[in-house]
Amino acid sequence: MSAAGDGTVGKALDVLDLVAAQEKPIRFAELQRMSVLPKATLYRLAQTLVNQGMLVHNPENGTYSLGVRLVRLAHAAWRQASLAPIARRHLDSLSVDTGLTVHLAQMDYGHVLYVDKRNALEPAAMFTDAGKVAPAYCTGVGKAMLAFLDADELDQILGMQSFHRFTPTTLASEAVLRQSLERTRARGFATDREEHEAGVICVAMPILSEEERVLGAVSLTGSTLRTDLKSLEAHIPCLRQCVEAIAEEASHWAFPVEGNETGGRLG
Amino acid sequence: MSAAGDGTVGKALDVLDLVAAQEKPIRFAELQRMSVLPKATLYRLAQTLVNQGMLVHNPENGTYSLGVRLVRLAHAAWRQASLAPIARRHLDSLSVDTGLTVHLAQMDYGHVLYVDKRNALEPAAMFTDAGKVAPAYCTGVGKAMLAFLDADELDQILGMQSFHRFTPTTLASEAVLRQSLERTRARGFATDREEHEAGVICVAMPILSEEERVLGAVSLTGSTLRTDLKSLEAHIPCLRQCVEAIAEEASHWAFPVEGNETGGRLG
DNA sequence: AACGATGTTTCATTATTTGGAACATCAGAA
DNA sequence: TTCTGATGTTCCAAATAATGAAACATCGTT
Repeated sequence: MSAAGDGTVGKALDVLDLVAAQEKPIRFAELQRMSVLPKATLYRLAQTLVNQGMLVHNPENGTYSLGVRLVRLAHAAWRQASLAPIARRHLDSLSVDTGLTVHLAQMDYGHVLYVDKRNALEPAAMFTDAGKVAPAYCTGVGKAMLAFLDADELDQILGMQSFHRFTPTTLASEAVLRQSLERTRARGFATDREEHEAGVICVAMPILSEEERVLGAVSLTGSTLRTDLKSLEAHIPCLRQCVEAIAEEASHWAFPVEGNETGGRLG
Repeated sequence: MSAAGDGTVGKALDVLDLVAAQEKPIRFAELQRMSVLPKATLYRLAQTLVNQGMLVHNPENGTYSLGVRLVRLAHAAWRQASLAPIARRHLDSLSVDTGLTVHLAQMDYGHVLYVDKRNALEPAAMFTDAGKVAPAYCTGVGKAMLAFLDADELDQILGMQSFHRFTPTTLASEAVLRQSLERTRARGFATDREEHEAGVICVAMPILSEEERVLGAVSLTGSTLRTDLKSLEAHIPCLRQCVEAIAEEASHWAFPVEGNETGGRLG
């Protein structure tokens, strides 16, 4: 996943990723099987990470899991490195006005990273979706962002896509996707016709800075059981208002110090 | 905060913490002023962290902020290292039944770490509270957990407390706090009488494993404008039911592999 | 043009990381 | 019990990677 490891720090973070990829706490022996690092090295790295609170070691059964220090760091990351704090109130009203589920996403090295969510029906838990990643090529928010990237940025990111066919309607090749992106750019919004998950459809619009840089995207999601694309598209004006409001606020936001104009910083 | 840095990795994570502590993206020069590391070392570490996606560098104004990779990692941490996924549905119903704001917290090196929340009134955003830390000695969840720790664990954690007086009712000394903890243990629940924030009161109960180990705590919070402690205490039976349900599920949870009995792993 | 402040690179020195291998610990089988 | 295989922990000389003072570059200001 991450590029060739720079030095010790890179290796340590690779170990962290390995543990993170696991469903359950993991034994040292298992870790060793998955890692290319020699036993002693891996052992010392894990020890260091435990010392630092990034990993937790359960002595009773000798397993490693991610440490709570990460949750703390992530809170800070979410606060200062995502659009979520800015978008907060706008997502609230969009969710209330439409009665639909709302997602806020940003681009993260070729993948879609969900940074916030409003669930109109059930009371929403907190981390359940923020932090999740999804492919860019088959999600509404992903396609909304792709459609408005520079040509070279797009090329780079398309090269990273797997084009796995999740459902019969998945756009499973670069050519087909590029066609779809053109339509998306022309219309100003993207759709997801059960392309990632059967029964789930959505419409999505990008959040664009004043200089037309892609900052993120917002989507309205529905189930095919309760709604259809036509009905979702009826909410496009609401959605447009929302993304424009976020963009506006993001432009004013950009750090007052030094009087610069930069809006979003994302991968 | 974190102990004497082990090696390069420790230093790198210290840099990460420095950036995380900042309200806004930070310049290199500022970073250097706050760090004891020599310029070149600090520079290279920051570079490495950027390479690794842990930091983001905005070239337009030369600022560093936390990277989105952290949000991804935190999602995994939340999933596998916190009680939140287990407690999810129980917090939902507690919130619905009582109509109150619900917090789920765990202990994190002497501090209270909030890992989930239900806000009965407004639609709840996601990271806004999960990941936040608060002192243990003046919060409901903190006192609920402290009251049920082993003597030596308690001693260790009390040594870390600042006993800063946030409000007139803050228990601002170890002696007074210890008295309060005894009452808490006797009653089985803790209260917060505006001890951390004026106008905010709560009742809280610990989540205890079968072996009586403290796994976390759940609280019901209210405003003095709308309610009082007596009314909150009326919900104690609901709260008790909730923490017992979580404890029960946590005990069944503990990793099926290897047939061990361990429940919670926390700092 | 000269200045001060911030950001970036260099390179010989030094300290840290490295990893093969020995050692330790434990559970189950004979 | 003793043996055996698997897992976890420690050692230490060799190799590598981190170090940091200082030089250099870049920019905005006077």
